[in-house]
Amino acid sequence: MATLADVAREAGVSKATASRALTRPDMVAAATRERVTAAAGRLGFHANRSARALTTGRTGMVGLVVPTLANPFFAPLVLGAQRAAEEADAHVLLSVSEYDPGREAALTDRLGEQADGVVMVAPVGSDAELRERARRSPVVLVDRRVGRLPAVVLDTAAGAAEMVGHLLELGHRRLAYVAGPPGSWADEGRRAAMTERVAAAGARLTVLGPVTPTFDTGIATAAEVPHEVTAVLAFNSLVTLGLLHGLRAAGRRVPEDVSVAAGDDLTALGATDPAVTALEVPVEEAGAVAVQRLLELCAGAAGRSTTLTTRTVLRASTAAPRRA
Amino acid sequence: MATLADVAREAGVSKATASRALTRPDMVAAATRERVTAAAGRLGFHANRSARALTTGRTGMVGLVVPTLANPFFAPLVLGAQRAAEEADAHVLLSVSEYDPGREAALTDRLGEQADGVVMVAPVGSDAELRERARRSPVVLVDRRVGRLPAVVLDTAAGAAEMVGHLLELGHRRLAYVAGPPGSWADEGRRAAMTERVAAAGARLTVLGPVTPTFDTGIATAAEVPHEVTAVLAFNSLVTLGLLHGLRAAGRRVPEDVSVAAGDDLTALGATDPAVTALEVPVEEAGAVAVQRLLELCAGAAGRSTTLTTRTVLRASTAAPRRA
DNA sequence: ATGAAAGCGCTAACAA
DNA sequence: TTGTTAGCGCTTTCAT
Repeated sequence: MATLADVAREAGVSKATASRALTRPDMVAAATRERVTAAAGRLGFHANRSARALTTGRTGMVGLVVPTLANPFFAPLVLGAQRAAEEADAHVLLSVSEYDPGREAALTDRLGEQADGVVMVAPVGSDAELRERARRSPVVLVDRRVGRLPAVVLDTAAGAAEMVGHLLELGHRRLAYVAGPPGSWADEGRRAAMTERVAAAGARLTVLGPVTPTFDTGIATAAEVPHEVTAVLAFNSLVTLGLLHGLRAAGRRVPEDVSVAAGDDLTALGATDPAVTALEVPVEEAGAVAVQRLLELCAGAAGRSTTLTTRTVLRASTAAPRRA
Repeated sequence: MATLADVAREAGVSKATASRALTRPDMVAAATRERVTAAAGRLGFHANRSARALTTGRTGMVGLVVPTLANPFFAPLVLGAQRAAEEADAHVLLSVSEYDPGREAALTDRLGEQADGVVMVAPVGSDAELRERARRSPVVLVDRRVGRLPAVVLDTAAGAAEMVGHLLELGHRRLAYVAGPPGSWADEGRRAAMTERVAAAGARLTVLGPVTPTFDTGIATAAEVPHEVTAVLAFNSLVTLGLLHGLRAAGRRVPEDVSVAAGDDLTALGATDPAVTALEVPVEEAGAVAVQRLLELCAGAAGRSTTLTTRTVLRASTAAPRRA
């Protein structure tokens, strides 16, 4: 491994100059810069991250704590985070908390030691816990808001309300919502927004669940959809898929007997039969933005939050209810 | 942040002794060790990883390159890797290559610089590429074998053959296999093993695909299952789910008209209706073992490979064919 | 069994 | 603009 000293020698300058030429090009004469860059190239030089970290106090690594990877929400999230990190020449340190607040705390601390900061997707831990973490190292929350901590939020509450609006416009009066994970911050927001919207329209919303949003709970929940309900919105695409399966098994046609819509678009919902109306949620962007915010935060910027909006994608699974 | 010097002072010993007490307890008198440990505890001391890495040349980080996270195979894989790393007080640096050999190469190099070694799940890159990577830094391959490079392999070929054996015993003579990702090493192995087994029994195997194994391609492929076929095995649980959906939509009952089995058990297949017979694949273990092997490799051990076996789980989706 | 001292590769004052 | 020098926090000879 070539070291900075090698590069400096090869270029006929001091280590300091070589360092500057490589990390702060504008502090060095153009000619020198060129000689150094050339030398570095020739030697295949890559600065030793550990050494740099030791002097600067910055590791160039961002921690990412997610509750699970078994939920399709996290694939694009992690991808976005990694891309943003790559862009900034940083690396992603991943930990899976398995929805265990204790593990989450421990892992975050472990990561915090090693990373410049951590992006947390913490749907279950307590506010106090999160505040405490944020005091120890820079933290950016995803899909959750805790006081004034910097967060990247997917406004699925507004999206869900918009979706409900669409269903109401179609003429539905009896709606159902298959609620998401018990205790989920995102779920509560959606529920509140939908309830309000439905009430304002003088219609009725039945809340089913909450259930852990998986394919099988979707199937199971299908049996609980009241017969007078003509439109169902489900927490995410997984439950929705199950719901579709279950509804059909019970002999209820979609959308003739009941309209179905999904709270996210994470499992190709455009290819099912019928194609499912869904909320398009910019999850990859959320991951990317979270990392960018975190990096800004580490660079001394003030923490700021971002709200990302969703888009309603209408497909064949929603239609006007049959006249009673 | 408390430093080693602080601990040493607090314990009334030299930095060297403090270091030894913490990292090589047996090189130090029991009493001293205790005083140091106590002092470290009191001060909440955690060795600075960068400093340690600088002196030892080991970062305590393992790279993990996966092609995607959108496939349920990778959730347990990553989880296992992370757990094993945690166990060894190491961290996981994750990169997603998106099935792009170029990106895979670039990311691996980037990781290799920073990590002590990398675990690669590289279903698509060329053998030569992988050999080249392995020369630059310790590498452990997952679910792929390249020459004598250390690898952790899931023996799904044997598993698939066993599954076929089960179907043959039930009396099926016309089988179909929905093949996995084009160019997949694992898929080719399974195909060969199954073909051999079927031929030996004098039965026939139709290969459908290969297709990218998703829910929708499963649905689409259902239409291509020949009518005389009485048993279908699909590459993974995702396609299988789609297949089930598609078969039913086409009016073919499972298992009465056609038996269905899955090449893995990564999406709760026990809760569908009917519950699906599947190969149980120890993916989490594969991730864990890969990291352990890598760490051993970094510690100077010889590279060795491991084969993990699968288990056939019989459920309601497979039955004897109806008499023609 | 312990301590003193050197040094890993880099950056950052401070001088020139 | 460039060079000199002094560490960052740790491990590790080499003495003792």
